[in-house]
Amino acid sequence: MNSLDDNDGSVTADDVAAAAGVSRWTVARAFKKDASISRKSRERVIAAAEALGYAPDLLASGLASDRSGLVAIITNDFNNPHKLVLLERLTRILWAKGWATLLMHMSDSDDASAALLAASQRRVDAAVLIGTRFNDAVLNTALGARRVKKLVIFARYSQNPGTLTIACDDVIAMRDIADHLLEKGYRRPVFLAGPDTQSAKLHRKSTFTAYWQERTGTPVPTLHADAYDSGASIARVTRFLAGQSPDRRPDVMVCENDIIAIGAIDAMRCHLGLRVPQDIAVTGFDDIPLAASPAYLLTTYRQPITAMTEKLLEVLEGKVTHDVHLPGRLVLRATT
Amino acid sequence: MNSLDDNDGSVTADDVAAAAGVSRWTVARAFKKDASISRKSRERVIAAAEALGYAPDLLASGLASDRSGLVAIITNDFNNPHKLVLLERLTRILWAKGWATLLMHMSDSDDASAALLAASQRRVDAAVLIGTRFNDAVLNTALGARRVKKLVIFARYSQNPGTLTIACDDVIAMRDIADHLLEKGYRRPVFLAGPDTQSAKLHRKSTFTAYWQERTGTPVPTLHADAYDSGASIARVTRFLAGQSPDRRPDVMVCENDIIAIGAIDAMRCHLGLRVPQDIAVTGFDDIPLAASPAYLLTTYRQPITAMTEKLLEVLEGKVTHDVHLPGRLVLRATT
DNA sequence: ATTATAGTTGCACGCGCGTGCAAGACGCGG
DNA sequence: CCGCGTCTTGCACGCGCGTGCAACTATAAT
Repeated sequence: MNSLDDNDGSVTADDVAAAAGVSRWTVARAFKKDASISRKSRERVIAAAEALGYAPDLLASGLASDRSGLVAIITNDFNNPHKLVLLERLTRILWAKGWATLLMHMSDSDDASAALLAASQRRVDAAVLIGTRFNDAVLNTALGARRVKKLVIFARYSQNPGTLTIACDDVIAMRDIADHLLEKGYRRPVFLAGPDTQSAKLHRKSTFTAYWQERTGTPVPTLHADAYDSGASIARVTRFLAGQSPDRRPDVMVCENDIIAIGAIDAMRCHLGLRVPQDIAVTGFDDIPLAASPAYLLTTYRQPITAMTEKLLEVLEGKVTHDVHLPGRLVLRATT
Repeated sequence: MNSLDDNDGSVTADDVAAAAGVSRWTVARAFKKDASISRKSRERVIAAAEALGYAPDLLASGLASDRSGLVAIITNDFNNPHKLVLLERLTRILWAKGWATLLMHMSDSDDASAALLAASQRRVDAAVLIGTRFNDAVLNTALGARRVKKLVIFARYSQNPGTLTIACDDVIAMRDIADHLLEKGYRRPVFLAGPDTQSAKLHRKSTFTAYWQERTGTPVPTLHADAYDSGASIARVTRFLAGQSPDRRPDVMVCENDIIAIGAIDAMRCHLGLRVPQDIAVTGFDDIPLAASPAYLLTTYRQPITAMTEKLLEVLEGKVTHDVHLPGRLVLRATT
């Protein structure tokens, strides 16, 4: 094995420069999009780089330029399949634009600070929070000591100053759902939400109940599951409906998201012997893959994840510096 | 705001050194576990670091030491909820030991090379492949040009040389499943696997069919879904069972993983009017959360993900350099 | 041919920290 | 008091690349 072959990944710009007969900086320019470099040298550099198998070291590049090209994705909710959809979209679209994603788990017990600190130690250009249960108050203290350049709350509401929100427009969404239910003739909804213990605003709940009251003059009872997973939802719904006489029963259960809606349906069918939608209708939110399965055919609301991710790109590039709320789409299936 | 307050994340070891009245290298030693440093200086440094809000820059550290502390997790399968379980476990356990995880999407069309190249540009210490559908042949060429220090195939079989496999022991697993089915009196199984188009070895399928033939003397018919998702599974199972007379019907469908098993159940119940397990039993693999829901109660096989992840840690630390196969556990529920 | 202009190239310095070595400080027995 | 071993500390150099500026070359206009 001669010395030209054993490029064990340690081919630097200097090597390419030597091979192409130019300086190291010309090599860098050849890889930069609109740098001032002649076509001839660029071609020569590219050819040499290809021959040597050179690829810029993004770690060194990040250190020198103070732009790591890294985005931390922080979540505390791995129970919801919707997170998988978010992760897929985020990593794929960000990667296509040259961003790498650092996936971080933020445990419930300790606050977001630990995750944000770890992210800052990697010099991330931005941190994206896609958890559902982080506490706004705690987040504030984390922000106080923050070193992360940009902090984006993704697919969730937050009025936190110093934070950017990119989310589906819950107001439009919940109105669409309410309008649909009213049109279908439903009159006694119950809203099933996630945990009530955090300071996190339960935006969908308040929006729906306010709008329903505005249109019908009647208030909407609400339930809270202990967690954002189907098990907690099953338990709560079973407890709520068990022994309730059919005439006092709600005619539709509006759920804060799909995984909770799925749990509600499971409770109704498997534990209470109720039919969906004949006995009770159900709506969800997110449009996770399971919602489309023939076993559920859940009427739900699809968030515009791709559009949201593209907005995130603009935030990363500094083109957008304000909150973004995008409309989604009501997906009608068989549970209403 | 005085100059002590505006430490906008740019507190370096030099600042701490000045504040503590020592040299920068003593600061570094204070943060290193068993470095030769006196208790007194360490305490002084730690105090100064805390006061200034100092945290080592892992990017610079990685550049200097050639150990980035980064692990790339590469997958091409975001349709299977099991991936979410894997991601949760991997990120959480690796992070607890100081490793950060880079999540990368490896599209089906282009090979693994692009992802591995991107990973190497970030100087990852290892790349972990948790996809289900990557092509072994293509992987070989990617390995040829590789710069990634370690490549681990996680939760999947691969005989690729130069690669380390950490997986559940499929041989034990499929035998356990077969033994269980035989004991329950099932005699006409069908094996439902994922796509057959790649060169990837369908290890569970061959192991099950071989063992079943060995024990009963009868071969096992096999089916292949077009993809590892429930939609493809539903389509394949519906096509297979439609119009089949009850006496020629298999009495149990053994599935390569849970998401395919769920699809099979959906097809049987929703499209064919069959009952599970009365008309056909079903087994899965992975024990995804959905398998435990009352709507399915799927008998399945749980991979020892935590133990596998801990083995991965040992691989990262260089303690383990050979393939690892760990036994899982059969989880009996209501579909058999 | 001369000068202005744009286009192109090279370079010193720095990003923050690790490594290996050499120098200094300290304690102990002789 | 000296000499020795051990513990502790400081430092030169490098990791690979970006930035801003200065120098240089080619092209066009005078």
